[in-house]
Amino acid sequence: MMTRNKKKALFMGTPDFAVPCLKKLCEMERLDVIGVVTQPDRPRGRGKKLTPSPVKECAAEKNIPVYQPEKVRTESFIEELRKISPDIIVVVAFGQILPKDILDIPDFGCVNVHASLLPAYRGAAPMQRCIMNGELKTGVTTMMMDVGLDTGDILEQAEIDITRDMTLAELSDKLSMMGADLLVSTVNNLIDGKVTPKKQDNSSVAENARYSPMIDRETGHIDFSMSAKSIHDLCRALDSVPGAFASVNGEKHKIWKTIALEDNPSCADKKNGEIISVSSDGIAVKTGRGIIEIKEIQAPGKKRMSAGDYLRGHSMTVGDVFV
RNA sequence: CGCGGGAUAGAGCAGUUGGUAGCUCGUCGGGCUCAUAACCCGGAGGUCAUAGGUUCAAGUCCUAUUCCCGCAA
Repeated sequence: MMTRNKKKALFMGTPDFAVPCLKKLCEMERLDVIGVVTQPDRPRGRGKKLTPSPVKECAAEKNIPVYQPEKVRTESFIEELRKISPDIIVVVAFGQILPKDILDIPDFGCVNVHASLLPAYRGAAPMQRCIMNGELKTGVTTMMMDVGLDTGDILEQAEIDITRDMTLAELSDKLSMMGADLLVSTVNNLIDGKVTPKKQDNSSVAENARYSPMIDRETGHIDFSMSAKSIHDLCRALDSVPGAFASVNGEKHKIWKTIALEDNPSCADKKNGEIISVSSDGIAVKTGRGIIEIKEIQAPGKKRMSAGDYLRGHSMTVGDVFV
């Protein structure tokens, strides 16, 4: 039988980022994706409607059984996994830590796709933190999972340049595609015994680049004492969720697209966050170092729009201050 | 039924206690200029989201529906 040679794969993942990986796995002749584990449907969005994860929707289209345990680390769920007895488990942005009891189940182990060049940027928000820190290069890593947080042995990696104006959405799209391709390669090589796991070398990256903590709302609050470059990096790192923001005239505005400009000596007496010029080209704001020109902005309840469009209907004048 | 804002000209907005629908920009035509994204004059462009209702009269008040967005998760 054909199925005799097929390996049973179990996929664990949740957001959009993980979907290309799932799709690619399903296309692999030598694999049989026997199940998908994803986070339970959560009330989300406007109206708090119960919404399935993107991975669940994808699995449903392909008629793959879906498991949605509130916690994977319960005896009953682990027992269920043992019954399924996958040959390999693939984990991509799943959102729950796997205990050793699960890691030990498949013969080929648990493979994880992580959106950074490990050991740099372990943790929850590698892509956002990379952009925020102004990194020029990142990539995806496949690794054998262990009980640590993204500390497992590295299998394969692929690199990508982060261009100066690249946004999170763009980077995420690219990396999720790259990650899917890399995953296919890794799984093939793993089954064929052609890849050797390598220990992570912690000394190869600076200590402050090794961990990428979660992003919360307040992370996006722009501090205008930072440099224009840092603010620019923050804005593109949080595009399109949750967005970088600052308040002006008592209203919280999201700042989407910016350009960092050189310092202008003539505004040395201005405050950080003060608007120093307004034109259809953009809204220029003084920062701790340099000028940040806002090209795209969004008022509460409104859509994001260019500075020119915004100014046609909103008053904003030199001297107003962003906080 | 989580809270809230919104839908008016191509774009962004205003529209007072219901009484002929406005502003800025764009667009088109003309003028000025060495020239212009500048300036001047003129024009076109709206079934005011949809469906009902109240009224002599509804962008405006009432009800329902659709869509967009912010917060919160």
